[in-house]
Amino acid sequence: MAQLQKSIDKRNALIKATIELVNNNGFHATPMSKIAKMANVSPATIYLYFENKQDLVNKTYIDVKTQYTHYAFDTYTDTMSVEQGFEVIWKRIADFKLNESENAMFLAQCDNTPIIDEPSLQEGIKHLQPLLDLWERGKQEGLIKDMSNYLLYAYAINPLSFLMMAQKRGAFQLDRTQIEDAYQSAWNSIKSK
Amino acid sequence: MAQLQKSIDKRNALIKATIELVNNNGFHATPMSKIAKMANVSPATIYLYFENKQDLVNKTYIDVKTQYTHYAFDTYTDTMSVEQGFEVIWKRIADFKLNESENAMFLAQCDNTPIIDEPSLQEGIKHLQPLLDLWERGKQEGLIKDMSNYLLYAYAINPLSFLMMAQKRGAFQLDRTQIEDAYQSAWNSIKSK
DNA sequence: AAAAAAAGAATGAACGTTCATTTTTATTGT
DNA sequence: ACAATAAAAATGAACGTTCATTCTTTTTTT
Repeated sequence: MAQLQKSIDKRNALIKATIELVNNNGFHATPMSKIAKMANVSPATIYLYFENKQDLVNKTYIDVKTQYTHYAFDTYTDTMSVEQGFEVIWKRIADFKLNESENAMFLAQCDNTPIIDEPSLQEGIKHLQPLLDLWERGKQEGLIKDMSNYLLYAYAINPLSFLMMAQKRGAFQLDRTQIEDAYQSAWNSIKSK
Repeated sequence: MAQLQKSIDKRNALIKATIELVNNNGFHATPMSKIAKMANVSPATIYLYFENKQDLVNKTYIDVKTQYTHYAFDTYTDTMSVEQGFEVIWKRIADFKLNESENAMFLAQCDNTPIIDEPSLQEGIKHLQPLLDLWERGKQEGLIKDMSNYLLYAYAINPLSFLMMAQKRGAFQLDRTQIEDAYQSAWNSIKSK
């Protein structure tokens, strides 16, 4: 028990270090030695927890993606109305992107570069299913535009990634009013007239 | 003249090779030797055209960003109405992202990772000025919502990046109808009611 | 023939990974 | 409860490879 606990701590430390270093330097410029140093571990120890560097970053990706979707769907239940469900999920996603921006930035980098291998990407996509289900229900009820889920996502959810990025760069600051504006924009772009 | 011409061809070949290899493998997994091979050039020759690897990727970024904005603003003049101007620009951007997807993907990767250094990123941002000017005009005329340009961009332009990515992955296909839908979404999210 | 451009081989540094060893933890016999 | 011993976890140094960059030589251009 104590021994297992210790192992999990070390694994978490390695994943945390990976996120921080990859965010700041990119995958190509983060040597295993630096990850080890930041996690207070010997380089060789990494290989007790992960097969190799690729495996480490794949597992980190899935870990963070899981956190993300748990966070997003935490307050949602499928007994909610479509409109309420969407609002709840959207605002949780906004929260995550703005409060857990280290994690969110890591995901953005993974989703826009070839550092994660295809199977791990697929694995990550599965976790968004509840949102897609909600949209299907909304379409059946005639509340949500009958268009591809990709278009819905592009217009309702993806803008948050851009805003997070801009905020991270210090380009501007998202306050409560702007979040509310953005939410209205999101809902307007998916609801049927 | 012939000599200069030859040099420009070689430079272009190097930039083209960089785009293709970085798209497929990421910056960290594209050695200079492979770039040289794909451009039919010796590794040493790269250093006649660029200071080092970082300089090569910075210059490539600025090159592609310049192409992008020239393409976007090609049919736009500031004598157009705000609405028409926006439509023209938006549709050119959509065209670029869908037809020149190699270039667009390279930009997406650069904008979501730390591979490009800050001065070069700043340099790239400048080129979007005409769109920001158009929005300012639209706000003064009361046609466009009075909100941060970042929010306008997030909801009107950025979704195209996501759609391009999805299309590139083969996840779905953007046809004329969907482009038109997307454009309406974009305009609705920025026009004042 | 001089200068510029290009090439290929060479170099040194950095990296991912492994190996031999030590340290820590768990198990057993008394 | 405690040594003795086995197993597991962790380490630092070392290895082989790869890579960006440079050096020397050859080719092309002026």
